Amino acid sequence: MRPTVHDIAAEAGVSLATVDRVLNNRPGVRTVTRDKVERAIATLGYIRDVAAANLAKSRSYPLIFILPEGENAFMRGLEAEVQSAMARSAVERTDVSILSVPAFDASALADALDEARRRGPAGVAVVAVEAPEVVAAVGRLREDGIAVVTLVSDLTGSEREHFAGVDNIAAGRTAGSLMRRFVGGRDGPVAIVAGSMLVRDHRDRLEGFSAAVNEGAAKRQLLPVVEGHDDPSEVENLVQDLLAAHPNLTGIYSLGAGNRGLIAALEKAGRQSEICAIAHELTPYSRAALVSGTIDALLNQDAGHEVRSAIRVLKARADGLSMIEAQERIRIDIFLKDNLPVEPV
Amino acid sequence: MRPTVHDIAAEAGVSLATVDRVLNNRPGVRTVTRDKVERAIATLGYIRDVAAANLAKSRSYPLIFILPEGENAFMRGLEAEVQSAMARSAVERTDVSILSVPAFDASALADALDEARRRGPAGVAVVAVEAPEVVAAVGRLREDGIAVVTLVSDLTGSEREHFAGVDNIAAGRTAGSLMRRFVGGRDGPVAIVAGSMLVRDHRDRLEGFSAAVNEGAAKRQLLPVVEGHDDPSEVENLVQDLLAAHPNLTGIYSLGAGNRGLIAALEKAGRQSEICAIAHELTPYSRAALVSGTIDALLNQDAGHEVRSAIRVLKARADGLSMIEAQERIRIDIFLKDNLPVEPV
DNA sequence: CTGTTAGCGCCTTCAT
DNA sequence: ATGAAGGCGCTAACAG
Repeated sequence: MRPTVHDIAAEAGVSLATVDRVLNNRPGVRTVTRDKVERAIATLGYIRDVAAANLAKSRSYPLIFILPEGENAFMRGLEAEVQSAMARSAVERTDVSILSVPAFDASALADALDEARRRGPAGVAVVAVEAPEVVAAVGRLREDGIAVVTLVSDLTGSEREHFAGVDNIAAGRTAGSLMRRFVGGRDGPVAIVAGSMLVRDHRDRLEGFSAAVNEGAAKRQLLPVVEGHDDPSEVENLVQDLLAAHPNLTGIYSLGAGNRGLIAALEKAGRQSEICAIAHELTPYSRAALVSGTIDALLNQDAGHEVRSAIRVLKARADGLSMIEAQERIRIDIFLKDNLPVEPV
Repeated sequence: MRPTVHDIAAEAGVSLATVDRVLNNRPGVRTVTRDKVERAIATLGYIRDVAAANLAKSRSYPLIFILPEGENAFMRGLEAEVQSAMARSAVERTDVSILSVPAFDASALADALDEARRRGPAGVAVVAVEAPEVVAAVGRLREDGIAVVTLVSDLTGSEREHFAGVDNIAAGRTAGSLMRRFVGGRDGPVAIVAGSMLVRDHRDRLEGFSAAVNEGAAKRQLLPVVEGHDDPSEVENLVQDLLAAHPNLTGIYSLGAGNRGLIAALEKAGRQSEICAIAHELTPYSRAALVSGTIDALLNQDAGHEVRSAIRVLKARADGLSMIEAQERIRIDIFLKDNLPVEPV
């Protein structure tokens, strides 16, 4: 039987309440007493039963997730993950709500952050747009002692406690490395389609890709980046133009969303097998395109992991506890059609 | 405040004990009473607090892991994961122990299973070797009501409740697909090094690889499989011979362990950059080789996930509960040097 | 068949 | 500064 608070109390010759005070280092204990208790804890090798502690506390954590609206399939998947976290809220003692904001709109996002602040939650998770007003709004939340984590896209220079997302420079590098090997000896330029250079994750991916795709010998021509604002029809038009302008195009890297447009343009032009397409995020559309061969490789961040990680970190920070950095690191998954996980994703 | 057993008792006009009986569908409740309680549960939208239930039960789960001994780095990593599960045993109410057996030795494994049975645990996780005596020993465990899951390598025809490992046919296919694209237009055969055809996972990987590497047009020559028994020096000798015999070798697929030998042979021959090497499992050795470029891609199964999944399933089965199949599916991770997760793995 | 009572390990008033 | 007692939500004897 592992030792309990009773055992420590007995060993140290004090009451349960004192043991509890020491355990949660609350004030009102003389140093000598504290030492006695700590010695007892050490000799008995006590480990606190977190479940029992939570039961006794019956504490709950009001958390707000701020997500971009629109038909971006990845973001909708992310929202679904937040929703299933809401379903678990009973057992996780958390009280999660969602605030939707227009995509790529810094001032709307800043307003939403202020609205979240008004509601006084224990923590806020936000898909950031990089802008000074957003940084400032995050600062106000932190002043009120509200924990903040950025989700998917980070916010440079802000006071956020943690970033729950992937290393996007590495993700871009991975895409570049795959592109280089997949196109092999074939000639012709490679195109890059981004969402917006306003968000950190897209800028980082571009940087990584550009560096890795031309590592080693061959210098392949990279076409100037075009921005499709994660909108399928805008992306479709852009890709259509690219295809028309470059009959010898060998590859397309789509580093943002709106992949439905990419897929449609490639298939309408009938050039899906000659062009190596690499994109991000596993959605029903991109999955189908990977299976059919229109897309050759997909990089993914596990939205479920990101949401769960954000919640863990937010809860820990709300309690003033620290987190295990390495454990919360989100992986960059590579999917080919052969190692596609089972549906639904 | 979410409803508790007290609320149900009040709503249904019965005592706590009766509510508990219904909740855990224990016998000794009239159908009418049971109905009343179930109606109350439904109308109040009751969700049981598992943590509190576990606390009250103060149940613990004795679990035995049977692992192959030897210097196979992946298996040692797996053992380390089991050990860190032992460290968590306090909080998870589990009591994990390890039984070591010689690798690829069916009769030793059968003996170990019988030994495990003698100890009467709630469940057993085993890295299987496929042989009738092993199947029989698993059958005996199941007869005693002991839950069994296979780990990493499955056991066809056995009564195991679950396989905690990857789809190895898909893993082989993934390797084949990468090999095909990475070697591109270059000529020359591809070699395959296995551990042993006695274990299911190696046979499955071979099957998947053979099918995928020659999908589409080009028919690349596959050399006959050689078996290195997951032993670094044996593997090194085999690869050395392969390199000598085939000056135009373009690729090597190592589908088992002993990759230290593969790496040494390639580097001693100075042919690491001209030959595309794809291997399995991220270990300190294979990681270094991926970074240096000797290995081009690594497929991995997350040993930590496998161990945690095995424990979850074993606990659930010991309680006669079901598991969510999809949730326990282990992914096939692809690592290039660009998306390598942070150390230590 | 059903109810009463006493915990599980911890935290939290309220006294002292 | 310390202790006693009650309760978190659930389960498990033991009585009726």
